Amino acid sequence: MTATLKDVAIRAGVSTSAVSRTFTDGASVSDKMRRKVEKAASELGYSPNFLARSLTTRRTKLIGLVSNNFHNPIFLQVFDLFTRGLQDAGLRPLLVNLSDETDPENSLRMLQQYSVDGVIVASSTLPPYFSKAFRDRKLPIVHTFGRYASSPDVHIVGIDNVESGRMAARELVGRGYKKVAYMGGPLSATSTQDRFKGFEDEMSRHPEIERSHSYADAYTFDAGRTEMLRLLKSNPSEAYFCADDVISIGALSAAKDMGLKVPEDIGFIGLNDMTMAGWENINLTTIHQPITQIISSSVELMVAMLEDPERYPEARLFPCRVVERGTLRPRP
Amino acid sequence: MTATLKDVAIRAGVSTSAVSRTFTDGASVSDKMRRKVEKAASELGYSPNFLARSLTTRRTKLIGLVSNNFHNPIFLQVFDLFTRGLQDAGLRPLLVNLSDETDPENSLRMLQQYSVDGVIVASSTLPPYFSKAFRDRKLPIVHTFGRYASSPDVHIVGIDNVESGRMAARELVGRGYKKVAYMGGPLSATSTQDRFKGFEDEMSRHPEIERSHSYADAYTFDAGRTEMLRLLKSNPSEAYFCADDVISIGALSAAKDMGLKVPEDIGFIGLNDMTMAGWENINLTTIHQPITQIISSSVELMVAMLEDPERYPEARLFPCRVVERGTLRPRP
DNA sequence: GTTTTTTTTGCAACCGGTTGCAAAAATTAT
DNA sequence: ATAATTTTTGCAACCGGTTGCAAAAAAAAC
Repeated sequence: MTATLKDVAIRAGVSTSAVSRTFTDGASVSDKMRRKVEKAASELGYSPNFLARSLTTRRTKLIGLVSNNFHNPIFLQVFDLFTRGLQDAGLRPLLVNLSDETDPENSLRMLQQYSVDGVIVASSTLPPYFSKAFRDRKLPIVHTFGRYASSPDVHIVGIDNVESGRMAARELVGRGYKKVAYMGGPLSATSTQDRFKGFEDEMSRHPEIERSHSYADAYTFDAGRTEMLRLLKSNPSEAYFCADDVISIGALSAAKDMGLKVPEDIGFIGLNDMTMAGWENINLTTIHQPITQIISSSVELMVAMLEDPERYPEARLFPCRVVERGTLRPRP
Repeated sequence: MTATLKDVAIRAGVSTSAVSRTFTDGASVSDKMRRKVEKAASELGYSPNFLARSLTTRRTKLIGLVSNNFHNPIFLQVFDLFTRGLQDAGLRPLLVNLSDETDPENSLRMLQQYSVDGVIVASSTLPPYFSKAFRDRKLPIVHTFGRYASSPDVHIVGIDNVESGRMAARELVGRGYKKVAYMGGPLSATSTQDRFKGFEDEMSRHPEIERSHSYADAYTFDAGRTEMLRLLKSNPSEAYFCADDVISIGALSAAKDMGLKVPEDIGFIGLNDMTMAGWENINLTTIHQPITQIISSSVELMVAMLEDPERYPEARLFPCRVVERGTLRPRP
């Protein structure tokens, strides 16, 4: 079907090694030989088979890109940035959609069967043991949006979720709210846990402010909306820190539907600063997560890991900042 | 490092063929042999290397998933459905982000180097020659969201874009608008061209209705918003058919910002029915594209192509329907 | 023009599997 | 028990490449 190394060798009247060498950089080939081979190769439309090559080189340039956040719009940006970043580094993303799976075994086996050079886990919900399973099998791994630990098992790139919770709390305090709440995503998500921790931590320094918390079922619009509708029936707070923009937007829509004015009657602050948060008909005040930097840093780290698989695990945390839009009342 | 076929063979005290056969279904192995091999394999944690296998079987189960729509939120659903659908069929998506590239050569070469079994092009903007290039190289191909042609070169799965344009036109006519317009995406996008064609076609039957058209730079919120702001400066129409929801939402936000009431002062109908169109704070009337069916049908078709690569190209078009929300005034 | 050194080339083994073919073993028929 | 048939197994070649090593060729030194 497609031309092989041998075909080219025969056509050029040289050995297969010679052909192989002209397509391997850093190999010793004379100019004359190179020209001869390249001529034959282009006549036959030959290009080397990466998979066959990988058998001896033990490098496929395939990177497993594992995620379970296919419902959060922020991940469209994430996939865009990752695919471009990996491509630019000469790597190929093999996409794995975890859906609701939280056991790494299946993905792990599958990715090993495809001999991926490394794995990027892009998820703010999966626990550390998930990515650790990959490291235990000696696969270079980066956990993007992973949970920060002072001595991480694997490379973590993302934000300090606890700190982001504190930041949200400070913001609400600074605006003079007297009754605030945290609305998380699913309780099992590490980001939901950590953001809550920071929020509580900071809030506990202001005992005069009443606080409460609850959780939406998922990081989705509908879950945020449903939870907010529930809360509005009883005794709602003045302002909510929602653990994610998409939840915020759901909550926001619920509040507006119930006839509440934002930010006069009720306030919201989200986290992520996804594209839609800036859409004028949403206009959500939120904490910006620098995902461009997070992802390019993740790719860089992966490239470095491929060079040195023994590289010591590090955590790379990027600072967040509040993006003021229209869902929180002005500072007094 | 990881156990190989040979390791298992030695441990089980049998030939490598025997081991290979126990991991190939349909191969002849006695129960006794199978048990012996499976024991050794599980002790060593062996699982076969797909890439080595592919060298002889000529099947990698890798499918190239090529797209250039990484900015349209609808594609998050598309990726979710595709990755799950392919996984369920035992296939693996190798993601290619085209960015602005419209020449198939690079992707083609790369995908051939990885010996993908087939390619799915998921794009409503790429012209037929793009997917044809793959077919010319004998790669099984499905163009999802591709342009319909009565005798297609490759399998097309999607909607009849021309008809969807007519549908939008009928909807606006039915609501008694007297001055309407089409707002496309980039003029180079086949979907923008076809939807316009249908819109014009239907509208030309109502000469009493004034019509015009223009184009947003891209299928993005900002492009839709910018174009709408421009239109509002001169002499806007009563209602707009926007070629895509994300453009509609941008246009909608521009209209609201300029103090126009929707649907009283100005109407919008989009196309896609992406998740956010249903968000209560957007509430866009739009034409629903049945993407779940489109994608599962695309995957089915790909599976069928892998069985029979000579399969005659067909077009699978799914009907759309109008989803009434709040951006078009009621029928008189 | 020889000898020494450096560069280029081909041979052959290997990467981790699969598979056609024939021999060996197990079944079935006689 | 023997012959005929069917099933199971191993040998060896192959898939499409790479690479260590030694021989051949070219370049440099004498």
